[in-house]
Amino acid sequence: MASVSSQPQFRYTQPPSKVLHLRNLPWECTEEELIELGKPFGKVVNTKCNVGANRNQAFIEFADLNQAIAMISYYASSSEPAQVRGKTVYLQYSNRQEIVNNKTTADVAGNVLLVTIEGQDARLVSIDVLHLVFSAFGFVHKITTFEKTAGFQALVQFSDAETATSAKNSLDGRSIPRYLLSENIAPCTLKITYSAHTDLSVKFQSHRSRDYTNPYLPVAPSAIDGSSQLSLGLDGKKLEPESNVLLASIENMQYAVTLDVLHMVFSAFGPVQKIAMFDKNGGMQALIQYPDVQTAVVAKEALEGHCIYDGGFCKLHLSYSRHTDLSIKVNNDRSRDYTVPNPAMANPQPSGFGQQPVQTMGPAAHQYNGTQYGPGSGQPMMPPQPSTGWGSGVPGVPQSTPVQMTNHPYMPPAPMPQTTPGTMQMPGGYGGVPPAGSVPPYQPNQM
DNA sequence: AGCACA
Repeated sequence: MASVSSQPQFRYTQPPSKVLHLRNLPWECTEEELIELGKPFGKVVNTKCNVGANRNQAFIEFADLNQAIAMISYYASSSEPAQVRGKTVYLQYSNRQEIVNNKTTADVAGNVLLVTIEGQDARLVSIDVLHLVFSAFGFVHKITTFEKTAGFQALVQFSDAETATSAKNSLDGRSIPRYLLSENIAPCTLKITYSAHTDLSVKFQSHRSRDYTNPYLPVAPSAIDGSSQLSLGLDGKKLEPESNVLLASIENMQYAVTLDVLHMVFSAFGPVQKIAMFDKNGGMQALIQYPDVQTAVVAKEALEGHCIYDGGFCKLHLSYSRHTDLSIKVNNDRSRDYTVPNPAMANPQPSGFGQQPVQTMGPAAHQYNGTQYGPGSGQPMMPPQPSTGWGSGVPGVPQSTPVQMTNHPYMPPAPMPQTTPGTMQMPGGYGGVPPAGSVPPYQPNQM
């Protein structure tokens, strides 16, 4: 259907409109700056910034057509171009007569951020990395990711607009730190606006969406039954599909590793629901069940290859099990279901649900907190105001607030290890403190 | 450097 019209799509002279189209604006140009620019010529009644793919265009609308004409004619003959922050901006009449829908989203602060991940390999950025990045600013409630024409995007939900704003201010326009991505991934830049959402709906824990406030949310089948693209992580090395159940094999088991020891070690990352130990190939293996995949992921990343005791003893090797719910038939020294009250414990708590039958748990868990899982010596903690870390080179690994389940019945308020999923590299063992109550026959040397 | 929308 050939166009009868001889008019090209864009004419070099638009018919006058009280709406002006601005382009070549500096990043994050504000409404105030637009008003400032237009004020000498009349009353700016509306604006819209962050327009276009690069979000460097804007519209301003004058109360009166003559005011728009005045501005255009002024700059048409001015020797000084219109400028914002010293950057030349180009003006023309908009092909529309009024600005619609300003101030609905993107400009009004909210607790949910719309994040566009730009870059060649944006799709390879995992939800875990996003979680890590945004957790530096506060507890991340939920994340959803999706593909749109704008590219790979995510919605990141914080508890309040203030937290979201601090994340936005610090991260918008920045690149995901290189050390969070594998080397062969091209830089990924974050472009962030506010979303109009206030509470995301996450139906499943999956590689596309996570609800960190609800560890009992079912895991999407696609996340378990390794549909291939989902199961390969950023680094491309996670070939096995993630699971909430970890299979631990213990190498060089010079000392007894009991159920309680395992429980203690793995509880540092979240509530352990069930453990089953068994012998295999002359060694010992155990299945450890968490309520959710991401806790298992965190635990696996932090613990893989590390030793329960100093000196290379009882080295853990972890993989994801295909189980999602262990069937514990009897509670004994080889298997236990921590989700049901232990009748053997004459220790009825109000709401026996989730109580730890192991007495040493509470205090012992602390031994596995904090610096022992920290990324080695001298790594600076990321302060709550994260602006420092993102400015230059290599910031400290962002320390997330308790990664998950702050309100989980199993967990005391802040016993999460200060670990960062997927990125930590621990130099040695646990720092020489053996689990209480199972002291191996050697003197742990404190580092 | 060239027109928006959840």
